[in-house]
Amino acid sequence: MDLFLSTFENRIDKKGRLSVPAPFRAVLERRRDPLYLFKSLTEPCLEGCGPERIGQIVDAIESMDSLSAEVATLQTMLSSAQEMKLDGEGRMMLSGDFIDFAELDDMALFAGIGRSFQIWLPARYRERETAARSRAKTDGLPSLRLGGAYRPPGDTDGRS
Amino acid sequence: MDLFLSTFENRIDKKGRLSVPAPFRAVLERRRDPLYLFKSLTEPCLEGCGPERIGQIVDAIESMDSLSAEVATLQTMLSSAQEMKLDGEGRMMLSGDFIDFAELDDMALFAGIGRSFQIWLPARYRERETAARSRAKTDGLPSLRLGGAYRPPGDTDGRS
DNA sequence: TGGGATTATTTGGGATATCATGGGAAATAT
DNA sequence: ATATTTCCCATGATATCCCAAATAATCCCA
Repeated sequence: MDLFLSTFENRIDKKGRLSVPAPFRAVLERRRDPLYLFKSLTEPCLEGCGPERIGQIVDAIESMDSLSAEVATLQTMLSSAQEMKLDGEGRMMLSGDFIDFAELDDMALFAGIGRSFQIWLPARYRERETAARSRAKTDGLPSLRLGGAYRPPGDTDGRS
Repeated sequence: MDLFLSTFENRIDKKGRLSVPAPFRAVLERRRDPLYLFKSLTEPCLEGCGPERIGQIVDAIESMDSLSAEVATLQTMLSSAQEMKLDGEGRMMLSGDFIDFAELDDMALFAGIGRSFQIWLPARYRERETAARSRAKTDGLPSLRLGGAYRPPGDTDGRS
């Protein structure tokens, strides 16, 4: 299973082009997947993923009550989604809408988070990162308490 | 899996013509499908789709009790539907009925939602989008547990 | 282990193609 | 005959393609 990991910072040139980091392109190319970007529902950043995630949203909408608020939310995700075509050098063109939404100027930070990645204004991402780290120090590590995470048998990690 | 995604804002010229966004035309042309428009049952917008969706509605009606209220509702959709012919440049002419229904004036916003798209008065669409985004922030994202493991991008759940 | 050489990747810019839009003229309908 | 629709071509804006330069990462041998 190959994942989007690590962070990369690339320049947005004056034509609005932005290189997708080569390791991220490699993940997509291995699967022959096109890249989709959409506006995050909860944060001022863009989300990148492959088609399977888009397909899940489409399927979910069709199985839900079309009058529900949840469907409207999912439709908002799809309506902001674009299939990004990359040029020969692996760059995509960011629409003005995307740039405005994430408040990007001349640099973009890619943050790999597993099955998807995010694109942030670098300064904003770092703010968020330090905030998350200090929260972790004072509040502990909430993520490790969530269910489903694999731990080797017998690894109680000091917690009950 | 080609889908209607993203949003486009096009002008309705003084002859009443409106360009269908090239990516949407491409989806239909790949399938050699004509375009159908009909009035939304639930919102002040127009719905656009290919013939298979119209066929689904017809099939649904035939499988239901022909005296039920639902059937009457679905028949309303069909009776408002028009097959749109496009000119050489990919434009369609909206009937006065359609323009009145969606309260359009000189701009139309196309919002792709997967297997269909909608046409809105831009200002009205944005209101609705804003509402959906603030709902997502307060209420959280819809939890899609369809076919298992979907998690919204960004929700790493503490796992990498 | 160091450092120059080689390759991969990102960035830049000019040429070309695509697309939305506008308007005139021909065709069709009322 | 008059209004409306359809067809055709023009234009400007913008995206795409293609090639080249600059930067960064990797390799290889001393």
